[in-house]
Amino acid sequence: MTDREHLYLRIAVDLVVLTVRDGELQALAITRGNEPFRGRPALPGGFLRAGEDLLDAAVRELREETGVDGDRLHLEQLSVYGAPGRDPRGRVVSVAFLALVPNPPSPTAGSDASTASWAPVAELAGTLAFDHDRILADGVERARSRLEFTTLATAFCPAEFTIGDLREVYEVVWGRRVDQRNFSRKVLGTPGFVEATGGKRMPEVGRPAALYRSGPAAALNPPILRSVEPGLSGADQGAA
Amino acid sequence: MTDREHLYLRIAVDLVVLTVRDGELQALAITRGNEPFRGRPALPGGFLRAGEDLLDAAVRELREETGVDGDRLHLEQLSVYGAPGRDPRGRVVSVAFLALVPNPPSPTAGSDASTASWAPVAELAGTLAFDHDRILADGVERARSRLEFTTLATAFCPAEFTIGDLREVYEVVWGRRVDQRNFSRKVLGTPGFVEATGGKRMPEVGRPAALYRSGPAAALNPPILRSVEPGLSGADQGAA
DNA sequence: CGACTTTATTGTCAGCATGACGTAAAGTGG
DNA sequence: CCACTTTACGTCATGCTGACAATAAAGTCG
Repeated sequence: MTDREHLYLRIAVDLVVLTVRDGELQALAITRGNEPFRGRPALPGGFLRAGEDLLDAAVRELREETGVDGDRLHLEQLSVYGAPGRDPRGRVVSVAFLALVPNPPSPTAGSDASTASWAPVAELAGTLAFDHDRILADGVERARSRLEFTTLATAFCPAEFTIGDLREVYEVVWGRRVDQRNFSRKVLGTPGFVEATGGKRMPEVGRPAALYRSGPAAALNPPILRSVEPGLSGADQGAA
Repeated sequence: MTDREHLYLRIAVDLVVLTVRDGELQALAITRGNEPFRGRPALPGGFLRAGEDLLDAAVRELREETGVDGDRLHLEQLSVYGAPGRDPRGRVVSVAFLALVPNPPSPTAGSDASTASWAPVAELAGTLAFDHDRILADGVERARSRLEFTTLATAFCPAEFTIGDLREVYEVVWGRRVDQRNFSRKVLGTPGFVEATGGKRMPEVGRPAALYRSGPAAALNPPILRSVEPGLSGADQGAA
């Protein structure tokens, strides 16, 4: 166990940034300008710098490469990907983060050329460079799971939203239809999930909806489960 | 964004190895022989090697430093810890793994001197080197959560076990009392959780208990929830 | 103004799962 | 045979869920 065996390598931070746009679940992707995978879409990300914590690096990349800023967003660590051959340029271990951001935080507003743009997850799946397809899939599954057990659906919404907006988030992220009436009962019956602002929002047509803001509760007990398909909850990396 | 900014560093793999022994939740710990933190307990672990995948490194460390071998054990990625000052010797990013192993897989049976030994989690908490207290706490919370939503409690049991054994796992890991009768109903009512072997085990005193082995089911739907205290489920690393 | 459309909100009801608790069965030791 | 211990099975009220009905509050169109 000499020091010679120890491997020095770079740490990448990759981001799965999700939002709900146009009734679809969309993710941020860049188009690669360099080899390898030139011209292919990839997740935004970059390398960890000296003296920088992982979460700080994720926040920095999010701002630099995507223009998304720190307010009203959820950012959590997703998983680590370190298979020896995952980057043709050499050994890189990547720490993936999952970010959930409100509807149009910035249509594509960044600064430099290599700016990320939104694309539906369904279109991106299967096209990404490196092992980013896997990372994206893991991020989406994590987001779906988060909606079951936490109040994080509000992270997809602007500061004020209606129950209908929140329900749309669930429907889009889960890809399942959700009953409005049962959904209202669950959300309003969970203390601290949402708080009424008192305001109303007039839709193009139909009865105005009451406005709410995000409440202090973080966990969702009892949870809101997607009825069918248990789904193994995806997070496993088991070894017999 | 020149290559100069990129940080080259070492990747450590640290292990939270949990088991149920003597009616307590216990974890494997080594005693550090070198500075820093000489003489203090720490989680077993080591550095990633060239050409080695993260999970392989975890399996290797588990075998090398603890004598625990690959069969009948659950191993999953826990989280990554990369704060700049977490290791006084220099920048080290640590990937933590959670291992759940059956009762006495090897009392302390390893090979070399720096062998790990079992200690109750309650005693270890607050005494570990580096940021290993935090890692251990995260691992314990993950294990508690796994018992709610998956069939992984069987990973703590030998090949054949009784419902009472399984219930003890829940009680010890959760630190809560679990009703035997409702627990039996839940376990036996979940298809694929356990399979009857047909055998019975004679206790010192009392009615013999039927023996079961682990079934094919992985997810637990509906889950077995620890009644009180939602508990935020601990996995969050949120940034506002 | 009144019929119609659209969406939001409140309500009903059977079925399932849960938590609390009671009781019988299968052994051992006196 | 009887106390004792532990497993195994049963009962029951309560609460949550999913399916679906009905009402309320707007705007639109004739």
